[in-house]
Amino acid sequence: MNAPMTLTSRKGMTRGEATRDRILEIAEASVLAKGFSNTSIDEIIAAAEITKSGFFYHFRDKTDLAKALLERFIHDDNAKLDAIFARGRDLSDDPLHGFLIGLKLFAEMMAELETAHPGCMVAAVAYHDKQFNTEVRGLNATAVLGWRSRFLATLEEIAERYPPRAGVNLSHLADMLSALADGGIILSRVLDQPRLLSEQILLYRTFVRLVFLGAGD
Amino acid sequence: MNAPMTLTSRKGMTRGEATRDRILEIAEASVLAKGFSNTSIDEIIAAAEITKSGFFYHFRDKTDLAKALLERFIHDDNAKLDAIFARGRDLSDDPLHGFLIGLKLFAEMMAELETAHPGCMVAAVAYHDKQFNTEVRGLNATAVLGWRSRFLATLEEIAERYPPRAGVNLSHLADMLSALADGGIILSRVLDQPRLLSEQILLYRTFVRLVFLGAGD
DNA sequence: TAGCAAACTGTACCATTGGTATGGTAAACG
DNA sequence: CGTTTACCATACCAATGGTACAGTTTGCTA
Repeated sequence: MNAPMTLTSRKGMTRGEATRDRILEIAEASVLAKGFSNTSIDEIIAAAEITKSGFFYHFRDKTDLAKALLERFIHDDNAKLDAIFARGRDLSDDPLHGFLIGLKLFAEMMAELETAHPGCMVAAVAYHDKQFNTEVRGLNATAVLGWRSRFLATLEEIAERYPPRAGVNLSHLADMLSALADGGIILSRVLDQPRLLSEQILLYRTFVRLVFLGAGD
Repeated sequence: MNAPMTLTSRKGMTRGEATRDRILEIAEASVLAKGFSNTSIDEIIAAAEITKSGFFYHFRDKTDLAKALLERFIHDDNAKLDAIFARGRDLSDDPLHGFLIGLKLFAEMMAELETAHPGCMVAAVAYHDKQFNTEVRGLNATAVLGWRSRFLATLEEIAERYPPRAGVNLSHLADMLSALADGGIILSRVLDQPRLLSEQILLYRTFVRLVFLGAGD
């Protein structure tokens, strides 16, 4: 028999960290499914089996929760993108083809999350805006700028070997993937067509090929 | 002296229509600035100088207001797009070049709306979702499908004259403009970079050129 | 093992917000 | 002139975000 194992999840989480994590887990699912303002604190604490006081012990207010959700999402998102595009690079010595492979993996990942893919926290929060303090807006901007610099670095590396078509601004091309992902998620949701997002990623991939190789599919 | 002119706006609007219109005008501005759930009915009726009873005379509930806002937005949006792409067609006999001109006009229009462009009602509503009844979701979908069919028709006409690169699905290419517009608006807002949206439209334009002409800018 | 901080519970309370009910009234219109 | 339209006034209700504060349990540490 082990020493009394409390409900703290594995890996040296304190009780407090475990509870906080549970709250975030529950909140994230609800926010992505129903939107932030449509997710009530009462609902969260019921699911987490804690009291209101317990909730406000961990988060100053609902905005503080939003901030934590964003931080969490951005972290996970970056980890996923790192993994996907690192794998792409592993599979080819060439930066362009590595990127193209990464895009394909990305599209496949999006396609697999058939029903109600996790959506995008940033998009869920962007139209909430004025209600959030500058801190949260800053976080939001940081995430997007992270995507931009990530993809821009890759594109610049590619451009060294494959001169891009004149008139194509690499920074804009980097932003395009972010814009397409966010926009694609919205269209997917509104039309209830889960595949739409990955189709758009693949179309972006075609564009990248045309820009650097001058060849389509 | 005219006969006693009430506050009904010009053009044969009845008193009721004028009030309803005033409510929608005020609500739209607030929703686009602060989000839907962050716009309170109390706030609207204060600005419109009516009572709560007056508001609920015109709208069953807040969802009914959302529906009216969407209908209004979709109508105006379609009118704008009609005007822009019709003008593009006027300026060239060729469908491709007409479309390219239209895209440039579109980008210019987006760039002119410097600070806080009107955003996109559809995006503002998409993450609210579950709270809205099927009617509103249907409207939302109708709007997006409207864009798709609009652009798809144009692209198909172009494809008759200019065979597109293999592997480029025209329906997806049509959706791409919608996705880029919605996603571009989000990025614009989050980064506070109003020009980002029009840059993305122009990049889409470059893509279209590459697909049908095989030539960049 | 005592003690102290962290992590809560329990209870009570408050303001805002969306919404309902109900009765009355001024204006437009046929 | 009476009916319909377009409201106003008042009162009330439930859900929700949030505050206040006192008490209790848990777990580490000296």
